[in-house]
Amino acid sequence: MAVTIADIAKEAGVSISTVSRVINNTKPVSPELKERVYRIIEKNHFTPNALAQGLITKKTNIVGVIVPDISNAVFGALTKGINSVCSSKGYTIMVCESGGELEREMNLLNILEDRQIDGVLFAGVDVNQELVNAMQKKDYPVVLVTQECSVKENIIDTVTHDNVQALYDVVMFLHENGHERIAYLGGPEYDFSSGQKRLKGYKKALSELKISVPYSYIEQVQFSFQGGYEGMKRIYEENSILPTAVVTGSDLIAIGAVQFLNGQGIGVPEEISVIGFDDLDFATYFRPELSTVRIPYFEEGEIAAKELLKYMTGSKTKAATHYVPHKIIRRGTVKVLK
Amino acid sequence: MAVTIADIAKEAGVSISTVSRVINNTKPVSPELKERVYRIIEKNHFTPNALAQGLITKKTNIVGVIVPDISNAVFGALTKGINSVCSSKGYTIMVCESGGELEREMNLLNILEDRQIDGVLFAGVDVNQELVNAMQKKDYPVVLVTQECSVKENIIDTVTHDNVQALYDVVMFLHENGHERIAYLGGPEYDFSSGQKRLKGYKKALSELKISVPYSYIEQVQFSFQGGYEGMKRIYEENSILPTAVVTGSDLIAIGAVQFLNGQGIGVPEEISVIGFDDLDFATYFRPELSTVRIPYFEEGEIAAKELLKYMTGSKTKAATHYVPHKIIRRGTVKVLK
DNA sequence: TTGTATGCGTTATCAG
DNA sequence: CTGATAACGCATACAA
Repeated sequence: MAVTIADIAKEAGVSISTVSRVINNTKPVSPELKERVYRIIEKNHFTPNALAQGLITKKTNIVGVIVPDISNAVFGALTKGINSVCSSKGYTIMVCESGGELEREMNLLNILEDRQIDGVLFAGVDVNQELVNAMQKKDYPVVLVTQECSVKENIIDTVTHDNVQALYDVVMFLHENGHERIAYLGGPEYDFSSGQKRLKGYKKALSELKISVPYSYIEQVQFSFQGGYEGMKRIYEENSILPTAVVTGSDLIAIGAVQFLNGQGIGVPEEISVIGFDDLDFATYFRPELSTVRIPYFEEGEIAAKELLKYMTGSKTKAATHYVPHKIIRRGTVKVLK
Repeated sequence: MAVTIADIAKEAGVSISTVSRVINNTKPVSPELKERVYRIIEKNHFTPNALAQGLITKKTNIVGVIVPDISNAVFGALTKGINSVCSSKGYTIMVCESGGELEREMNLLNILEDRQIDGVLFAGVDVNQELVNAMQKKDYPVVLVTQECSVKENIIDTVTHDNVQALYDVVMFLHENGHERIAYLGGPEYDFSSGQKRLKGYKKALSELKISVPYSYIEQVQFSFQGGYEGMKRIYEENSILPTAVVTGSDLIAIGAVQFLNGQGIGVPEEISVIGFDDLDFATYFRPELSTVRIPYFEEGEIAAKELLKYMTGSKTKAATHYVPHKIIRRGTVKVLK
């Protein structure tokens, strides 16, 4: 029963085209008519039906956002950044949760297509060939956030952080602080960017430093407190010579590890140093405060959204990978050795 | 250039009405035709344009979600719960961030109306008369989550937790544990449910217990670590006789308070007990583990979404306020006195 | 500068 | 059971 453009036209005694023109001021309309139409519009609180507009303009001003977990702090910050730029440009976001499952990701890609959204920001876990194929078939642009494509570079535009370099830097940082026996407690193997790539950075650094560690110094667990706790437990139980430092794949993993160590009466950082990843808020609430590498997720979301907008407006066409800078934050859980 | 229902009809040699019928199986279609149409649909990967469908059916299968802060853990859990039931029922959520500002809330309500969404879940800060009026004018149903209407009860359907009772219970809990000098360090006055109501519960309990406290035992701050830290500082500085326990408006406030106290060399819970609110994940990561009152936000979101769906399907019409149960969780920051 | 007519992709009404 | 055809609410090419 909402008022339509036709109602306005009739009441103002003009044609619907004229009303349409004053709404979008797409073509010149005489001041008097414009004035009259505006008044009627105000009076009736008329606003155009976005569905009808979208049907004809092929533009909905909606961008889809696909994340593995809505309630995860990392994706919360990311989504906030995305929404920040989207809403300021007149776009509304449609947030979807994939659980990190390929099937649901594919399904969401289709649902968003049916809804005629203008573009999607995709935070996946492993952007494989199947996903890439699907994305390329869609008639909306997609930019990957947080996660790179695992099959080929620069096929799909990407905004993320350099996971390899970040872990490389962390290991170097620890080494500069006198650590030699450095263990790795990171995310799962199936997670391409946050699992595999970080591990790669760790290995790369050790190799350059000509440090070799036993297999039992490397644990790949879930990105959770529990994962960190249990992974640290395994490292503890399987090594007679413990590491002096542990690099982790997330702050959650890190505090899980610290908690396990403390439970064994092992002091952090007195006996073992631990360093996180992400720099979530609670990293500073924790005691001792967690040393970590900060990833600016909010900014990453902003940049990715801006990038997507460029594609949507057609001002950009060729894909590239954009890295936002990370930064090592020294706080209380890393000790200077020697 | 997407394939339309007309393309399918032509290729299958039937009318578009028939195609529409097999898609929605709204009317009987002969098995052979149905089969033929299905094949063509599969072959062309046809899926109906949701915009066109919505334009005529007046149903978009989209529900709007308005929250003050997307990256806040409380709203993260809430949104996850909402999405959980929405997505399982074929709805997609459109998440909007209001910053808790009235003007943006009003604006979002309008934007969502233009988009013809089917209903909205609203998490506000103060649902006042202006907001209520606006909501009632909309042609979609809205249910309040997390926050009650501040002007009149049962005007708008609400799913929340009993903030008055929760704080009442917390004070009683502390009293049963021997505490008499109980301070309040809660959220801001302008926040109706989480600020005012919680304070009300605190006062109600003290009054029943016939305990009177100085004004300086009551601090209303932002729902943040910083707010808690500074509020605790004021309580500390303005009282020569310190409280033995502090009830707070959120876990974040609570740990901010603990952090301040620790900085002053005051042990928690040895000298002062502190109890949080919400029960976020990090409450158990913190040391000592934070005692708190658990609010099941995820479930709250689920229930609110289900409630909204009832309205959308017309199976419910009259508003009510639904409370999800809270629960006091004893952990490390509350000491048994006497 | 203004109005008319057509179409966007579906569903729904009404005949057959 | 099937098929024209009229909406849905708006934008736009084409006329005037």
